[in-house]
Amino acid sequence: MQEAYKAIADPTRRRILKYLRGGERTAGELAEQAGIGRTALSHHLMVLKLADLVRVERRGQFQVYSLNTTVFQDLLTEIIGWLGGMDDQETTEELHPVEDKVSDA
Amino acid sequence: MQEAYKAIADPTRRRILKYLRGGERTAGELAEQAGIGRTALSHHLMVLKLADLVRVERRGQFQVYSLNTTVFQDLLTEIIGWLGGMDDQETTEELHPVEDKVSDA
DNA sequence: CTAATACTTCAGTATACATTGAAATATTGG
DNA sequence: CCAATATTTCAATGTATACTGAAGTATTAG
Repeated sequence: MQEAYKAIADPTRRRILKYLRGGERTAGELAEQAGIGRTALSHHLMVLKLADLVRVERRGQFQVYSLNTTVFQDLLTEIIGWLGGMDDQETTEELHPVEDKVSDA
Repeated sequence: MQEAYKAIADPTRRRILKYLRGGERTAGELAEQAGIGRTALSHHLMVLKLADLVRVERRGQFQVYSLNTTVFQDLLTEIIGWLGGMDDQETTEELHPVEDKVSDA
């Protein structure tokens, strides 16, 4: 998961993911749409690939990229956990170091 | 949102968020639980605060941190968009640059 | 005011990341 | 094999990030 969190932290990579929502894209198309050089794009695609957020398949002389939605679902599950899972935890009522008053000056 | 994405990209900060699920915590408690120095912790808390993922309130000589769940909900909405919103987009059937065959060698 | 505690800011360093041009690799077609 | 196209890898650079110790600020108590 760590790779996925890092991957979506970059705005350029989120833009790439957004384009891939529209269907398969070649590396060249993505570079054009994202407005960055081919070298930089290749780097970003590698990061997304390592995070398993995209799939790649060679088709002739093109590399065709597409979304892999399973990891997105894992991300959702984790973030939902931050929101909802608040009752299986310590749920302190009183702060340990706070005596019980705060001064009234 | 960019700040939030960057904020959750760091494993130490996700650990901090997890501890905050259990309720309010002082900076000192968090440093202890996260196993990092106070200076580093202060930096992480600042990042989380700028991302609006945590709230802070002074209570006596302590700074008391707590989760702010609204931004988590925004994150969820965006990630769900990557998964579900695939039909309001171009949804290419055929790749532009691919002629229509792939060679059969 | 002085001392103690809790935390933050400063200054410096080491590491990670994004981007770029040039060279390398892969595929297609003659 | 050679040229053309598509994409990746290499090498270098600038910037961002994470961490640390020392000094600074805020609050409480005498």
